[in-house]
Amino acid sequence: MMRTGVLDIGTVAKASGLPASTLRYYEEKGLIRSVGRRGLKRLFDSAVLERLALIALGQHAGFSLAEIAAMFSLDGRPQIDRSQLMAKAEDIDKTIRQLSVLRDGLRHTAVCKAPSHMECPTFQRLLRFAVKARGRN
Amino acid sequence: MMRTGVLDIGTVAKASGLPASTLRYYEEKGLIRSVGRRGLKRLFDSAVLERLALIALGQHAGFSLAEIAAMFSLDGRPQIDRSQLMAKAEDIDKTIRQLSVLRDGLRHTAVCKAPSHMECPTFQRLLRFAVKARGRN
DNA sequence: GTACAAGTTCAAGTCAACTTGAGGTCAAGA
DNA sequence: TCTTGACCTCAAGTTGACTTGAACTTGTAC
Repeated sequence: MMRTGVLDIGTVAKASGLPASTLRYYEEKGLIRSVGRRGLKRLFDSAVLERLALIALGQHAGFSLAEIAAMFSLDGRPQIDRSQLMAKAEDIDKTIRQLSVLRDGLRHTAVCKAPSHMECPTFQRLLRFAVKARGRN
Repeated sequence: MMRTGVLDIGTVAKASGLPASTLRYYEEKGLIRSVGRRGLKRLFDSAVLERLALIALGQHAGFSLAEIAAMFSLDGRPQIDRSQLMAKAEDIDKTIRQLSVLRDGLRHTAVCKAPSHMECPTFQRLLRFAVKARGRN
């Protein structure tokens, strides 16, 4: 586990599905780190792939690159304090609950017989939830 | 329910928490509609507030304004087909599962005793999940 | 030893989602 | 009447997250 090969940017690009330009951009922003150079060419530790996966996960979760950088510091050391992490977890949890309602609302909408969504009681519940949810984000 | 007052942009702004500029922008993009003008001034039906809440919900869920516009057509009529809605719901469901893992990972990280996250088995599980998740987004 | 694919830097461009600013309109109150 | 204040339009600016392009360098293959 964690076989630490050394990869050039093209290999990382292929393995991660990200273009090399993005990898350079991430490095510039301090999200990933190259372990050195061979000539001009960057070399990455293969562990960068896990880090990239984590970044993708965070992005998918709706965090900005800056927030992600804060969440998982480069060296993997706690940098960020526990209460902040807990707060992030709470945020995510809230998002999950909202998404659940949205998902159910969409599913219902897909099978709803009412002539217009506005006349459908389930859709109206979604609306009421949306109204309540808004503001405490 | 659905007391259809007619509101000016400032009132909508106050009630929704969005700046008037955003409301104009949304109207331009076809996300909301004003019901008319009094002189130059836009008038909105108070139902726009529910629509704005729905837009906020969709945004929070990570959808672009264009996607949201497609999801909930202006007139509330089904415009978008059922299988597409179901697919959206599936996407959201996938996101929810990923977020759950992320949340648990963060929570664990907050209380973890290991000197560095990389040495913590729970964090490593998060990593493995992230690696698996990446690519099938 | 030379060609070439794969890198490199740095500046500029793009796209979504807004925001800001300049200059104009209008209804209501002092 | 005149001055606010709330609204208007339209063009340009901003931020985040990248992408693209031009010009340059290198390690490997022939």
